[in-house]
Amino acid sequence: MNQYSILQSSAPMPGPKTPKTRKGLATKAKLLEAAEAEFGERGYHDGSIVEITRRAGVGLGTFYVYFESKEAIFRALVTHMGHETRTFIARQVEDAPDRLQAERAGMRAFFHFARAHKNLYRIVMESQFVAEDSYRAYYEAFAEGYRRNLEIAADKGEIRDGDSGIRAWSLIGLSVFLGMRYAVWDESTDLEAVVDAASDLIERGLIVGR
Amino acid sequence: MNQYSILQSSAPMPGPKTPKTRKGLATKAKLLEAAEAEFGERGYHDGSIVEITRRAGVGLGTFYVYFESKEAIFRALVTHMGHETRTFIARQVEDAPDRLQAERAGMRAFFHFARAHKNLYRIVMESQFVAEDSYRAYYEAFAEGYRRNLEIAADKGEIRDGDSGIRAWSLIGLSVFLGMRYAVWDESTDLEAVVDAASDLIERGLIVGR
DNA sequence: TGCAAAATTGAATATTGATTCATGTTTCAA
DNA sequence: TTGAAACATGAATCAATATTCAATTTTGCA
Repeated sequence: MNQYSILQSSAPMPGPKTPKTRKGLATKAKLLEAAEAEFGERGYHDGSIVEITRRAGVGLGTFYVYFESKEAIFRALVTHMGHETRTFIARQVEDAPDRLQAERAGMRAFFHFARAHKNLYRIVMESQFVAEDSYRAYYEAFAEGYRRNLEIAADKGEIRDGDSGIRAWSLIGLSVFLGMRYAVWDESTDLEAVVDAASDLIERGLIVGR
Repeated sequence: MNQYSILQSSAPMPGPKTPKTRKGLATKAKLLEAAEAEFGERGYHDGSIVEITRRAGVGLGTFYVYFESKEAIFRALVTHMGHETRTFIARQVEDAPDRLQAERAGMRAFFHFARAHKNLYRIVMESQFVAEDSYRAYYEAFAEGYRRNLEIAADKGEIRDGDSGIRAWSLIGLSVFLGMRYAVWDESTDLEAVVDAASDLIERGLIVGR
């Protein structure tokens, strides 16, 4: 029962082969796990199927029992990460008392998730060039949820009015870049300090105001 | 006398061959221009040298007279774009009366540049996976300049105090994502509206304050 | 003008790795 | 227990293309 519960999904996935037996399930999960490591470390183009199967401890041919192609498994990984990330962040945010607290919690969660899952993080980034539609879907799902939350908060009067769509993309970009710079590139940065500084910026802005 | 004046650079570039004649200069420039189109349209891995030379109207072998490898010309493009972008933005920003105006002008300039140079924009993004050091250098140069400007503005009291490094990366990420979403993906968005909404956010923040 | 350096060329080389497939093994519902 | 469906396998195929190189042409200085 590992993280790759995508497998259970009853929807008749486009992928040609959904495992029917216990063993099949296990093998597919091993392949996904191996692919995550391989693509995360070597990137999509340098990553090889043979190496994925070697890591998974199965024969080369087995790969094509579960995935149509190299690109197919890569897409599966991106979709998977989308769910994982959103779920994780939502969980960390759920009992924040208001939107500003939620922003902090969400940003903190994202940074920690990114640092703990550098491979998945890289895979999502790279999907922009391997499977652009997956990439867009990933961020559009993110942005839409974010937008809705901002909208609600504005209605409640917890934050100022403003274009929620643009704000959502702004805040996503901000977190992605801070995550890349301080959570992924720089292993040792104190993430709490980054959260504080960034929160200060998005809460109060640059203006010297009162 | 086109944009590729990198060529003139007197520094004895690592690249093995610096053209010595008028014709050589022209050929190298044609190759860079062709590579920009090819990589921009097909991406690094699907882009091919043969196709670059075809676009440039030269023989295949000619490529290796001017560039060590496929990766070398790609790197040259990234470096080139770094200069172009920073120069362009600096020019648009230079006579802003204060930092907040400069932020607006810089963001506007970036969006328009991105929309007008989608190929270069894509190449920079992709460099993260092809030549990560070029990618980092690109953004670090950006961030450092930005940081310095914020620092100066804070000293002058034009903006509130705060961590300028983190702010710089935040604002870059914000612009990069807005640029991707509204300038590159969506051809028809009114960029001025995006600048206004985003500026409102970074100037005044989310807080309902007075 | 003459010639050494610079530039041009594309066929041949060399490597790499995704995908196929025919055959053998394992699982599990009846 | 059993046999049809699922799984597993890796050698062979097939395609793609980056890079080299030896021969030829052009450029520009003395």
